[in-house]
Amino acid sequence: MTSTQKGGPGAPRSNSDKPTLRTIAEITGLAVTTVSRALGGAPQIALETRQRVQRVADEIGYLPDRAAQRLRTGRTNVISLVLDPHEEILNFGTSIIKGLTEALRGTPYHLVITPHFRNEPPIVPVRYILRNRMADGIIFSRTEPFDARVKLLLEEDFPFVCHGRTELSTPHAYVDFDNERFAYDATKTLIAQGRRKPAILLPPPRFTFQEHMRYGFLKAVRENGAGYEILEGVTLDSPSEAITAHVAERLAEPDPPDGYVLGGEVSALAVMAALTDHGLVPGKDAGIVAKKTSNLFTPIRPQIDTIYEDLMEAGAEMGRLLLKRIGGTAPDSLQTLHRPEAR
Amino acid sequence: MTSTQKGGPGAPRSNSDKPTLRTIAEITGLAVTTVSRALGGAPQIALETRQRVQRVADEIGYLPDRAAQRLRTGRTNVISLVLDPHEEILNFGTSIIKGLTEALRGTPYHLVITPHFRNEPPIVPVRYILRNRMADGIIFSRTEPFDARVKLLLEEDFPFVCHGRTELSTPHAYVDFDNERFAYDATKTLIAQGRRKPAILLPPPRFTFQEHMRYGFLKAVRENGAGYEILEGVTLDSPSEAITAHVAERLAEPDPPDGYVLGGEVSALAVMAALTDHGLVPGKDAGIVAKKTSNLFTPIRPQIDTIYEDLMEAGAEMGRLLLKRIGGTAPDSLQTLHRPEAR
DNA sequence: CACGCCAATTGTATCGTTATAAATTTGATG
DNA sequence: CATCAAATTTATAACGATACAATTGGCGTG
Repeated sequence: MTSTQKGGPGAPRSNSDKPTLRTIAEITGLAVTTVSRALGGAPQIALETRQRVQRVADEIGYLPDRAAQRLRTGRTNVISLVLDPHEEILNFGTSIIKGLTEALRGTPYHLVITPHFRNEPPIVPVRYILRNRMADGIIFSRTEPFDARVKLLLEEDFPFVCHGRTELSTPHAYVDFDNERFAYDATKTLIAQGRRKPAILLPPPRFTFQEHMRYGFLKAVRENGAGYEILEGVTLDSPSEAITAHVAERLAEPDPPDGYVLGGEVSALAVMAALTDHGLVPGKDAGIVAKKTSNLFTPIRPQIDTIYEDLMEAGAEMGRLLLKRIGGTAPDSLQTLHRPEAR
Repeated sequence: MTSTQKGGPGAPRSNSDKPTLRTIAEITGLAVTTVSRALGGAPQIALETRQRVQRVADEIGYLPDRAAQRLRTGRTNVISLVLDPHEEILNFGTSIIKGLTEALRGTPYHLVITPHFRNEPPIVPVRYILRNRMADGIIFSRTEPFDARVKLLLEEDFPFVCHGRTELSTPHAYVDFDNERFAYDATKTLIAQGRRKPAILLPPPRFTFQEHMRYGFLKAVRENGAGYEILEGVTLDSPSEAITAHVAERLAEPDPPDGYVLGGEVSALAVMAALTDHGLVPGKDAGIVAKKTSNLFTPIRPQIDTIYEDLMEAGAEMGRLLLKRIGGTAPDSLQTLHRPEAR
């Protein structure tokens, strides 16, 4: 047998006593239209009526049917977070989701996770959302300098906020972390510790912030006439085994770096593992300054220098900006750049 | 000015050329009803008609309007994952989401994240979903022996799958990890290493798996006549600082444990930090067997013994079971217990 | 007191889909 | 060729909300 269902065969849904505008209309003796407008706060409805309707609505626990609203108005009351489930960024998704749900709290917006899969380009889920108006706004990350998603969304004039900037001339909403400053500060810290040859592990070159990181790093080493090295063959996206192996190899060669600027927790642990395996003590025999995006490092020994990026706040800010964008605010006033703070 | 909008003032949505059943009906010369039923694969529609309609639908890229379907049928095509955004479980959410999106891939179901907030009981979002039929099925975790959410959902005969079991007599769908076996195996491993006094850090007592863990642990120590200790005052949910501090305190007292069974990555790191700070080498001076739910441990030094719980697979399985449950399969055949595997 | 005007409320149609019942066509049979 | 059943298609109504046009009632003014 199938599971038991309530309601007769003719009833499309089991919850037959769910209050609707009609319910309120019958109770108050008003027309459905009036009730709708009263709840919408239309000024043409008498104040007293508005209050009475609102009171009844609260009493019977009325909540508008989202499907009906969406069908009629075309607004979905949905924010879509396009997330790569294969993304190895450890807690990026979790933090962003935390922040987003906080920003969406108290609004009618729901958060829908739209995945994109490894073998398809990141524009695919965006196209899907646009074509079928699955959301009122989109949030995504891993932005590229000439990001195809940004171009498409700008063309369609569809609200979105991305994590990271582009090099496109049309302004758009974004929330970004000042990775140039991060890399600069981190490198400076290493140099101040007396490190003579800092190295940096960069993100994959297709991302905008790769150039930011590189620039900040190079600026710092040049200002101080220090030696430097950019780790090649691996990126921040590489699995930690690959990073560990690569650094281990490098340590066996002559003149290895004595400091590392690392843009993520996993990569920092991976480099620390290589150092440890080679008999070196991180923070002593080689300096490490890592970007910290969670409390993961707290119990890590030896403790290392970190610079904090608040991803939860980034998610919350993206949510707030997106709501404003949906409300019609111009994109060029919806751009946030978070400064790194030492921790 | 507000953002530019396409479509005339009377058009409720900007995308005026979006294909609907009506579009297909006009192209094929059939009635809207016929098109609907043809696409639904109704056997009363001639096979040739069905194929022709399907072909046209594919050509013009028709996709049904979810809002309209939902309004008419009462089915939302939404699966709701109730997630505590304040949960300190590091990558629990991410892994479950990964698995869920994989299971939902190719189905009409979307994944909606419904948060619950720190100051409200976990049943609140479930009530909200039920009352407004916001989803066709619910997934949640952190199950308790007499879980109020489970009771409510069973009463309402609403499809759900939870992560963890209950002690309720009515059968319900669940996916769980055999934590008793985990604790037993982990403790056995410690004893086999020659540890004489294993300790365990348990989850908060309100969760079902606390008892499972305790039981497995006690069974192993009793079978071997070993000493034991259950860490008190902290739980797996405690912040890592608290765990580190607590273990550090204990290490300063006489006769501390020489082995630890730890149900999560963060707690394992926290204990390792306390050992390190006390001049002990984890894995040498004190044994550690931890539950591994990510690749986070790979670069951790010294390497420690782990037992793997595949949370992504758990998420995928929950997705599959929930789809079956929605399809009408009886709950008692939708129960999965994952065995730990050594890694 | 007829008129117009404003405020407040109401009726009607519609969004896109589907369940139900009704209508049409087709084919077989006496 | 009339008749009936089966196969196939169609018309209608509804899900719940809202935009728009239309209506009602009250009241001041000439």
